Amino acid sequence: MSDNKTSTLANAELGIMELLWKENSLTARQIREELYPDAKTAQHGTVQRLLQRLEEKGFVQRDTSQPVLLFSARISRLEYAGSQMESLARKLTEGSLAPLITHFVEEHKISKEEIQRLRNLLDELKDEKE
Amino acid sequence: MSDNKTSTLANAELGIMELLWKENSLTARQIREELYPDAKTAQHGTVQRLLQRLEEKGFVQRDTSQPVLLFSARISRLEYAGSQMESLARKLTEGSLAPLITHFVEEHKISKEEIQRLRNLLDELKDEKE
DNA sequence: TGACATTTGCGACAGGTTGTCGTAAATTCT
DNA sequence: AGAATTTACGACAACCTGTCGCAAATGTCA
Repeated sequence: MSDNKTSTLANAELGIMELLWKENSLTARQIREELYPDAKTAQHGTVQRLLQRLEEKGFVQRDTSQPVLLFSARISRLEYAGSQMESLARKLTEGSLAPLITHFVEEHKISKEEIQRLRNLLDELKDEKE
Repeated sequence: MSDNKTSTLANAELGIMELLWKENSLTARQIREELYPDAKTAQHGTVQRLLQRLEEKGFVQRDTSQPVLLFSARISRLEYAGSQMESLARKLTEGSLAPLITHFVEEHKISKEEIQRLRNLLDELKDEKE
């Protein structure tokens, strides 16, 4: 049983993860400057707290080898997106994605281009698995 | 601008929606008996409250033409699943589904059968749109 | 080395949501 | 009418989130 418990990221948390996904690794200060440019006073603590909780939840890890801690994402954006989608599918469509995609297509939420992209992708996979 | 605000269903709420999705329409009592078979005492209020909030959020509607209110889902399971997935895609992959699906496939979370199903689906759509 | 600055860790809180009850008022049934 | 059922809703406890503030640890440098 692996750590199946990928919980959900709240807004501020996601904001931090977005940065981490973009920059690979950052110090708390860099994150603060990015997220709260109008650098009032506090906010340092806010970021610190957020980072701490993110670490507890397993989304972030710290590199203590540097004088100042370096934070980085422990799970990629896609892994996260995938896990969220998986839990969605499991909860609502018995784990199958097809119904979801069908619905999307029927609602014209997927463009022609995207459909083409998906077909190509699926074609590749078919070959690959044979 | 339609009512784009499909929020998220919490556990107990989802439980009720599941019933409504299955049974089409139910009275509060039927729901209570289904959800809390060990019919202690209260719980009536619980279901009532849940139903009320579900209605406020637009997930449920009531038919007042009967002596006892009949509740039914206002949004289908697929519509809900779709809207959740859409918000997920919008938030994490700039609205595109392909990355999500790619990831799933690469992680072998999608079976051969499912891939075949998706390909068929996409093939149909391609023709349809031409 | 001693003083100052930065960084870290964490307790506390306000605001929001969720599931639960209880109860009063309305309605229905007999 | 009287009893039972149903509806509406206030109140709570538990939990999550984002925010501060502050004390302790650590780093910097004159």
